Amino acid sequence: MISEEEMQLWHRWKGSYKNIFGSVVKDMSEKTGLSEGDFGILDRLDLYGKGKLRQQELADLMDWTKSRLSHHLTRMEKRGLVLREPIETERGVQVIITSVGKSILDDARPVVSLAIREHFLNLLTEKDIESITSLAEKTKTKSSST
Amino acid sequence: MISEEEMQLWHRWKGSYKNIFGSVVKDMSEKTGLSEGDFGILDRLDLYGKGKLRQQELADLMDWTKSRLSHHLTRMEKRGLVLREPIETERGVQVIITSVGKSILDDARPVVSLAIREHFLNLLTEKDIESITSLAEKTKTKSSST
DNA sequence: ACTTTAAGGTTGATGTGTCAACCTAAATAA
DNA sequence: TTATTTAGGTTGACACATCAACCTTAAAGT
Repeated sequence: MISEEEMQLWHRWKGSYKNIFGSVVKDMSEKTGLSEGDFGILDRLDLYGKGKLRQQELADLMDWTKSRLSHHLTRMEKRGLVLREPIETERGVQVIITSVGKSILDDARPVVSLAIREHFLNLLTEKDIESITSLAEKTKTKSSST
Repeated sequence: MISEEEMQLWHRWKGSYKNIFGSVVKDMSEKTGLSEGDFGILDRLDLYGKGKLRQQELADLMDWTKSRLSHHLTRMEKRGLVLREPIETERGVQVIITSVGKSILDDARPVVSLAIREHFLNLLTEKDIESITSLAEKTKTKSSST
């Protein structure tokens, strides 16, 4: 069904992703204590909602299920990165970044940028960039994250 | 540190991976009941050891820690896909594929091949292939899996 | 021989993901 | 009005991943 070379290509593609992505996440997590999910959430709260977003909106931006987000927020709340409070005017919950969360986010941004440059951007040629762009076009649904 | 376009590229790259890889894994898991790890383990037992491998060898082939493998094998053993027995001649444990495991693996192979072709190979141009190959070269350590 | 180191595995805790079941209140239908 | 549906969230169970601690036994040093 599939040749040796084709299977190799598949494995190489997966390998590259794991190496690159793993390096970026490792840098971030070691230097800031944030996981990919943590960063993605804090980033969106800051950028899209100047510090606060309704939970379901956040779930949409992250392309996460409400369940996944709920579990994750529970853990983040426990660490003091965000807090949740009910919305009075309508149903739903506001997710709010704490000052601690905001300050950690600010520290994390340059770390993440640097990691992406080092482990990803620096490896790419112009052709690679075109290839990535065209592939993304073909697989488009409406994804997201980090 | 990083421009908008660069960040976009990063997100697109991650998005493509998640879509493609997710589709392949979903097809496999829905049609065969195997996770990526399950398949990788059964595949290696079958190909590299004609049905049996020492646990540490398997861990090396998978590029997994012994802990990760130990936990995973415990679950697979519970499902009757593999079994473990101590090696008499030396220290260590033999991991052996069961007949059930072997038969599921045989059913899974074409499913996996088809999924890789549909969701991955069919999307690629010649340039994409070159790009993937060259990127893999640059990130090479000694990875693996599925 | 005796001590130390390292190989091969297991285990428990915790973080992360997914799925299905559930709850409450708002919106819609009757 | 009363019943039904649905939006918004939570929860519990379980699979998966990582980390650190631990155990046992073979190998190496002394």
